[in-house]
Amino acid sequence: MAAIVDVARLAGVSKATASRALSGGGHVADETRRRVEAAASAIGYIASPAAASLVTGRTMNVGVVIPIVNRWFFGEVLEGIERALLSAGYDLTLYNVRDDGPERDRVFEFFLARKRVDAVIAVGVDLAEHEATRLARSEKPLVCLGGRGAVDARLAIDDRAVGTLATEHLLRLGHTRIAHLAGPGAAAKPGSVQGERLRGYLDALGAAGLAPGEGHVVETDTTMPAGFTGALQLLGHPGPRPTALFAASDEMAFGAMIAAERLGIAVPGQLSVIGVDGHEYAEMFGLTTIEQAPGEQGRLAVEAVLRLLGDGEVADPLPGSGAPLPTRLVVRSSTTAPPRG
Amino acid sequence: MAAIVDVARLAGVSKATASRALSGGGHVADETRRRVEAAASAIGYIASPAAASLVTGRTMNVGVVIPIVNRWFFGEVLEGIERALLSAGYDLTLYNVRDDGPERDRVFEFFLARKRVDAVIAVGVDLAEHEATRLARSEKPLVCLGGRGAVDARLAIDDRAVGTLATEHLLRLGHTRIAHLAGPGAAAKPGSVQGERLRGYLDALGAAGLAPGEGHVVETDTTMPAGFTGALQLLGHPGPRPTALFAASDEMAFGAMIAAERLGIAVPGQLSVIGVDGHEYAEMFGLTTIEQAPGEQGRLAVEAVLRLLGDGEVADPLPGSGAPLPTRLVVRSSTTAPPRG
DNA sequence: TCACCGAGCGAGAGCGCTCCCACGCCGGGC
DNA sequence: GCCCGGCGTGGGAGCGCTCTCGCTCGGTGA
Repeated sequence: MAAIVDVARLAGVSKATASRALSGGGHVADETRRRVEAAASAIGYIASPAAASLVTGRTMNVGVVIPIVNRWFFGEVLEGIERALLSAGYDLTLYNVRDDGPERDRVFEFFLARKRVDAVIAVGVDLAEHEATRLARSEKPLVCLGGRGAVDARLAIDDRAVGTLATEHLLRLGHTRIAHLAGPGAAAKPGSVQGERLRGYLDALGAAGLAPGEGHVVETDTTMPAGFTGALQLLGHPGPRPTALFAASDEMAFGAMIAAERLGIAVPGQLSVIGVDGHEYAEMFGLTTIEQAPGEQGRLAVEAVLRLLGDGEVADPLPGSGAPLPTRLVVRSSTTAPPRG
Repeated sequence: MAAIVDVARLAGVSKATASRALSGGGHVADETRRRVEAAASAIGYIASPAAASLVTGRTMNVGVVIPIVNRWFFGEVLEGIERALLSAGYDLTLYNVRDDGPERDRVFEFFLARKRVDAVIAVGVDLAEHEATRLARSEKPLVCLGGRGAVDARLAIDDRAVGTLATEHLLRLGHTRIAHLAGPGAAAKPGSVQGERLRGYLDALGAAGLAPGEGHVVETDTTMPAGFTGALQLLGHPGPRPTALFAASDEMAFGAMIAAERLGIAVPGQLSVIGVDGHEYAEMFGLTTIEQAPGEQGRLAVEAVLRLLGDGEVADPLPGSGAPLPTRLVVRSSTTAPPRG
């Protein structure tokens, strides 16, 4: 295996100069640089990142902790992060941390604590006290996208505002019987993403002098089948049927639309449906939704990390102190005024 | 930062013994090992993987090249790989390689060539000649899951058999007008996944003395919206309408089922639909499908990699030489006999 | 004319670890 | 009683790189 000393010898310079020429730092004459580069490619020289990071203390590697890959939102975030890291010359090490358990502890205790990554991006993870502490002790920048727990920088949309915005859209159309397909933990975890969306929904209803009808708030997973089942339950509930439905995710909304179709309830004629996410399939379903841009969010998280690592050119105000991430209402054909009578 | 020499000093042993005690190799007295471990945790010692890999030459890191994360099949494979690698003590470095372009070259030339990973798993990637060469030259084990290009080990289902199996299921039910929603490149790339599925479909039809009707093979993306649009086109085609549809992926099949419902074509009454994948939403849709197990496939890929790295306990016959990965027909409510007349 | 500066380069230390080798010690076989 | 082997341990080399320090040398301002 060719080492940098071989390159140096071939180019007729010292190790130090070869290193400077190849890694770009320091003052090297153009002609020398060219000679070194030629020598390197001639003998197929490949730098050893291990040796470099041993001395620099930087791994050029960012760890990404994510609870699940296979959900549209998370996949999109992950792709956004990957793209941004790659173009900054960083590698992405993936830690797919599921629910609590020994495996989760293992990631935090063993993998992340090791000096394998320069920084950590946690996506939609509710960090436990000891997990945050553990990460803080390693003195690595930690950027969170959603989720909870005290950290250096947190990027998040305003989930309560999302709930309010969605509900207000339905109220403005004239609906008064508005149901909510809530995400998991909405009732139990008040500060969480799902809790805030529920809260925003209740706020908006309250401000209009309304309250959810009986059985009109159903809590379930944010998946399509869960939305399907949840909607069947919700729409099949005895008593006055809701004329509008706010689903906590687009996938749930898709499931609900299919459930409505199965029950012979026309969307939007008899039931308006609104979701959250801006899923790539929303257009096909004609779904009105509160759009967020997960890929872009991933990119912003990387930007924040790079800034904390001192890689950024500009020294902007610290991220996380800024405004919540943008969302916007996209109206399609799944929402309209309630049926008369 | 505490180094191993500090641990050694505190435990009253040499660096060498401390290293042996902590990394498990060699002969260390139980009592000594305990003392070293106690010392390590007392001063919060964290090993430096960079230093270790500098001397061992192993990074305990596997690169995963994947064209897209946000498609159910790929996400599932990725999660399977991650789980298996994690439990073997390996890290996963993600390279989300999209279509050709400078970025793709960059991954192969710059990232994968560097000595950052011990092995590479390529998922659903058609490796170009020079890419395969480049990887081979680095002398790292390379395991492919699907895709094309010459490599050490390839794991794949038999896609032609999948096409045949699906089509035969429909033939057995009595269908004769069977359409196919093919994946991208099915016609243009004969050896590819989509090409083989198309081929299997044509084989089965041919064996039954049939041929696809005009406009009954539509090629499009493997997504739900693409399946939706493709099915609208297919079912709206003038001339005799197909009574059955073989979609190259479950997501396409979902889109097709929704399209059929929109057109007022009953599934399975007037149109039987079969997909491929065993998508987690298939049950909700009642979709008959050729199931494969992407998560399990990911695990198998990791197993193959570990074997090639010499980590495996058993020296089984080389992977890739074995049979194709298993698939099985799961019949649900989306397929039935064709309507009479 | 001379001090000074900075660009260009070389020598060499040292990052933190593993592993090879050597050494002492103890138990068992001859 | 002696040798031998293997266990437990220590010493120290060296993995491949970057970075600091110091040198030289040409240009520049006083």
